[in-house]
Order: sequence, then C-alpha cells, then structure tokens
Amino acid sequence: MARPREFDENKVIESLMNVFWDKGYEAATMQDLVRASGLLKGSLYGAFGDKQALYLAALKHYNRTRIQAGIDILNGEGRARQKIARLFDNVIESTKRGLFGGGCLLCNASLEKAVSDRQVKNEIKTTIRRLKVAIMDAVSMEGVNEDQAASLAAFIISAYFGTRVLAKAGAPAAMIGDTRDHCLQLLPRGQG
Amino acid sequence: MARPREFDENKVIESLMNVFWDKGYEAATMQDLVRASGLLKGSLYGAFGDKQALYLAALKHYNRTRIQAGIDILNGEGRARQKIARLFDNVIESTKRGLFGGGCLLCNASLEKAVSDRQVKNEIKTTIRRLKVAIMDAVSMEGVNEDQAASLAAFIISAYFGTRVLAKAGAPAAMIGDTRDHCLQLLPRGQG
DNA sequence: TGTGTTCTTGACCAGATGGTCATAAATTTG
DNA sequence: CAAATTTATGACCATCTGGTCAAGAACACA
Repeated sequence: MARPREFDENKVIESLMNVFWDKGYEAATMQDLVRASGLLKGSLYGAFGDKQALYLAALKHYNRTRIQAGIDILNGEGRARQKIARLFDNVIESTKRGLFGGGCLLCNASLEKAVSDRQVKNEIKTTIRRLKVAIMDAVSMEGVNEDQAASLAAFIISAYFGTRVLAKAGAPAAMIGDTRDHCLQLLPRGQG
Repeated sequence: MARPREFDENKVIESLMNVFWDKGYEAATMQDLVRASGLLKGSLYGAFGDKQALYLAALKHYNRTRIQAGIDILNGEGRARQKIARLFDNVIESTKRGLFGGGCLLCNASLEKAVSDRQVKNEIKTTIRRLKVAIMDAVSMEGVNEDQAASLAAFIISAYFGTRVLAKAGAPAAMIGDTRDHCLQLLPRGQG
C-alpha cells in the first residue's frame, strides 16, 4: 500500500447509482458521473474500470441497499399480506416524493442493459431469484405449499415491477394502489 | 406537389420502430436509423424532424399496430378470461421467438423517455388509458361493476407490464405463465 | 419547354463522447 | 532521507454524435 484513497468508495458508488438511476446508462455521460461523484475521470477509471463497470457497481449497490431493504421486510416479522403491502406502498411513496419518477434501477437495467451486458444480466437474474425466494418464504409461513408459493411469488414480482413502469409512465397513482389491493386478494387472509 | 417521395412512409416508420424497439432511444444512433430505413439522414430529417420526432413517430406506430392488436383482442368476441390470457400468451410467445428480448416498446419508452419527453409521456399516458378502457369494457361484460372494473384493469396492466420486464430480464419463462394464471384467478369464471 | 416546388444526396460541421496517459502528489517501507 | 508504490490530476485524443445545407434530380403545372 502506498498513497491512500481520498474518497469514500461507498459514497462515490451511491452518487454514481443516483446518476444511473435518474438517467439510465446511455444518457448518463462521464461528465455527469464526474460531477456527481466529485472524482475526476482518471480516478473513476482507475478505481472501477470503464463505464460498464461503473454501471455494474452502481446496480449491485442498488440491489445491496434498496432491494435488500425490501427483502428485509419480507424476512421480518409479521403477516405476508402486510409485508407485501408495504412493498407496494413504498412504490407509492417514492412516486409521491418524486424519487426518480418512482422508478426502480433494477427494472430500468432489465429493460436497458440486461440484453446487451452479460454481467448486468446475471446480476439482475440473481437478484430476481433472491427476491422470489424471500416472497416464497413469506407466503410459505402462511401455509401455502411450495409450488403455489413459487407461482405466487412470480406473480407478485410481475405486479410489483409493473407498478414501477406505471409510476414512471406518469399513470394515475391510484393504479398502483389498485394493483396492491388485488395482489393482496390472492394472499391468505384468515388466521393462518 | 412536386417531386414525389421515393419511399413508403409506413415501411420506413416500421423499420425505425424496430431499431428503437431493439436498442432504445439513446443507444440507437442516426447511423442505425439510416441503415435500417434505407433513407439518408437528410430525407429522414426532412420527413420527420429530429431524433426525438423519429422516436415519437415510432412509438405511435407501435401503439397503432402492436398495442392496438391487443385492444382488438379485448374488444373482440369471447370471455374476458380468454382474452386476457391471450395477452399474456403473446408475451410468452414473443419471448420464445426472441423478438427484441420479449420487450415492449411502450414499457421501454415509459422507463427511458416518459420522464424527459413531454410528447412521449402524453402518448404513453393516452395509450395506457385506452388499454385500461378496453380491459374495463371486457370485464364489465362479465357483470363486474365499474369501480371494480377500473381497479381490476389497473391491476392487469401492472401484471402485464411486469411480465414484459421479467422477459427482458431473462427471468424463467414459467414466471410469465404463473403471472397469467394468478391474474385469471381474479376474473369471473362462472357462466357470467 | 420552362418554371416552381419538393425530394434526394452526401459532404460537412461543431461539439460531445468514452477513454488514455504522463506527471505530480501522498503515502509506506527500508 | 530515499526508494517504491499507489493515487490524483487534467490535458489530450480519436471517434462518433445529432444535425445542417447547398446542389442536383424528379416531378406538376402552365
């Protein structure tokens, strides 16, 4: 080891993530990333590699923080219905707060980069699998059998991702609530 | 009128649409569009305007053809369950056929351009509204009241868009079928 | 045939793009 | 202090970007 880094890697990645979350991969220029991170291009390249690597790091950070927050909810205490309701409520809230148009970097990456970037695609597939498992575990606790839990999880993820699209599309916020309510109808209600 | 156009406008728009559908707005270069359309840049600009206008024309064409095909199904004969099942089956099929990764230009536009382009956002919102009405009409025929029809339609659109994201994400195809099956559970089954 | 109008062509442009690199600065180790 | 190693800096680059434009070609109309 010689000269130490002058920046907090986590903070830098967080700021890169925000740029990609806001603009997407292509529309985000190196200038944007330089401005947001506070680093200069040389340092950025030295620390991470090229633009694709920056994006991958940003996406992984998103999954490690934002998506993981959702998984933590699913793994926590409480009824499955309530946990899943919270997932959708988070979409509604971030839409209201105007957080990047209510969008989700994981969804954005799926549409913009999953096809063209193998590593991004792997990260996405792995994350979706983890999300699915967390939902399966949550509904399994309510006495749903494994096959049903798997297909229920697939369905909930679809609906969830769909609300993320609707949010960015500028659709009425009520559509997200409606989606949540119908999803909950398919979950066990009773006393278990 | 003086010198007539040497190209078929519909065919040109169709080829532009394919480029944007495949690559998205930013990643599609004018060179790509020139190559695909067979026109030269000057003609393209003369006929449509700038790149944003090309994209808007392509998106409108997508809605006028691909989305309209879905609406035609919904407005056609048959039970609502079957019609909506067909919507999801189309996603499965286009995924299998590798048609632009099973993606949907309307969804892609929602995530990539709805926020930054007012006209695109309007086109998207209008189209989603039309799609919603078509679904409402279809389920209303089955005796569902208007409020329920509206929220059911919102929910189905979410699930549908979600499968479009999952498809491009490279998620297992079974997840789309699972989503479809759970959606159908919320639709009237009986003899009406 | 001549004139006006529209369309086609491809050369051309300024600016932005992602990416590199030599040099200087800040450390650790001997 | 000196050598070695890593990081920071910003000038620099080839290439590509979306977009323009003047000149010529193809038509309608008179």
